[in-house]
Amino acid sequence: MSAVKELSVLKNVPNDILGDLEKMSRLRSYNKNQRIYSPGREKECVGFVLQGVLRMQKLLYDGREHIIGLLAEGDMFGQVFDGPRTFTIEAATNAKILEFKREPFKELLLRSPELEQIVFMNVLNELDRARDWMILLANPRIRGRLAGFLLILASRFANIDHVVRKRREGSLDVQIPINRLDLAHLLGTRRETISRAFHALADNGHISITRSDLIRIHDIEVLAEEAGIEESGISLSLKDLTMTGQKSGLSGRSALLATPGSRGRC
Amino acid sequence: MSAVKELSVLKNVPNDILGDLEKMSRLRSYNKNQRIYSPGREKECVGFVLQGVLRMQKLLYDGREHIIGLLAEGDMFGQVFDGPRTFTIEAATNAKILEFKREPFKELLLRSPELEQIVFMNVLNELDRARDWMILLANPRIRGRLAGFLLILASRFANIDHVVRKRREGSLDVQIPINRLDLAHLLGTRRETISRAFHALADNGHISITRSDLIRIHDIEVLAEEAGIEESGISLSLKDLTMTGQKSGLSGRSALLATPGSRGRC
DNA sequence: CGGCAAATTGAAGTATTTCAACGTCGGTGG
DNA sequence: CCACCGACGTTGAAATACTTCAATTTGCCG
Repeated sequence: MSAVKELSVLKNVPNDILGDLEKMSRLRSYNKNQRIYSPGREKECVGFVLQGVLRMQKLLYDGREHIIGLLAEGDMFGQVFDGPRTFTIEAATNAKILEFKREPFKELLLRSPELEQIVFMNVLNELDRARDWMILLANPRIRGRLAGFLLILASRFANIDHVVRKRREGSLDVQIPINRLDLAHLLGTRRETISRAFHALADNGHISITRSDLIRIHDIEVLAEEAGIEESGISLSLKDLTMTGQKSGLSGRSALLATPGSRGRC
Repeated sequence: MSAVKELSVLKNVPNDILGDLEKMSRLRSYNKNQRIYSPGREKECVGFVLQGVLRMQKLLYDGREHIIGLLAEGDMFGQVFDGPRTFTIEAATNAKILEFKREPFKELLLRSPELEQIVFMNVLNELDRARDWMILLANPRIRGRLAGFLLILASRFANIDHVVRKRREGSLDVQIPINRLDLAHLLGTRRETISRAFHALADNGHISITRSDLIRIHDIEVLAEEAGIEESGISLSLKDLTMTGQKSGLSGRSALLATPGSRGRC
């Protein structure tokens, strides 16, 4: 099967467009920690993740980079429209990417509303996720933030790239795709505190640390409580996790939040 | 002048489309703390802020609401596409809104690529801002987060709705549009800590507290340092602030971040 | 095995949370 | 008009959590 057709996010795109996409696509493989994309004038392009996990980082004033998100199978990255959105993309694990040059891709967008909608949906998803991060980061306790991070990882990356493996009795193995220092930056704290938080969760019996980057979650509900997300909200989308069938790449939504009661006027 | 034409974000939309927009628009005024939008099946609509500041809040599992952003003149809100993006919009100050019913608005989108692009750009902007919040929230010290918050307020809301007033000698008066409790949630801490952080900044001479919701920033550069944003990054966009001409609503970008050096391969 | 990077642990100093109390402002009803 | 109330902001003090600096361990690779 062609690389373009492997991408389930593109399944609604008409065949002629898919053909054009196919022709202009380049399949690339990256090793862990290789840089995939830097903001720069030359060689602008967009890409879809086929396999692996990428980290998206913002370049700060002083040259440091700050992780602001993770990308997985089906996610899109790169600048379709102009604007100073300045971040780096790097492979957090070995990864396969489908790349397109920006300009011809943009032209295709004009010809295919389906493709355009996929791009749009991708941005909306990113926005949702960024807001989930915000709420996670607003947790005043680091242990809570870490618990929330594990839950996001577990729910969003379920059945993707072996990040999450389900086990018999409702426990989950989660592969942490970034190191402690990056995780510390992401969660707004220090290496040492992250380390202590992991071990505190382990001492409470909520998780076990098989290896520094391999965590077993014993009870999702309990961990959700630790994260300040008592029952109702997350449990639904997480029960999917511990039980059976999975969702596809685009649909792994908003783990931290409940569905609302409604009473709008507008 | 018609309400639709007042909106400078719509200036690139062709006249016939503007006319249609005009016909389906409703101008509404809201008082401070009035609810503008709740997620709900009935009466879905989209809106543009004409005047005032709105707060956007996510409804959490337990009924609490968590602020995840502020909207001002030119910003759009509401769901153009489906999806469980569940938040509430409330007036943080008295506000004027231009409202459209969702379905007819969507149809217009299909007819006008210009309008569509405006909507898209709005989402991209929101995404950028959400990421700025993430970086702000990743500051391990509350005082730093508060300083960052004040800077975001100052840069993004410059010359909008009297949120920011410039004074002679490079100092700024900023009107805080949310109360301490909401600000505490937004910054991931408690009322008391926010209060202490304000007074700590005042004791350092970085700000003065004219009234609990009226802050004078004495030196933006110094405050930026406090926020962990030393010089280069923010100072450019902030110098605009303390000096002369202003940018329009859509362009107030990424205050926290620098322009990158580039070296991408892609 | 040596060397390096990442993770962990300890201990002291600081910052934040928590609980409790108090002050202030604006509105409401007597 | 004034007393009272409730919402909001502020302050204090003790308990807790986090940061910081320093040292040690672990795992990996040549």
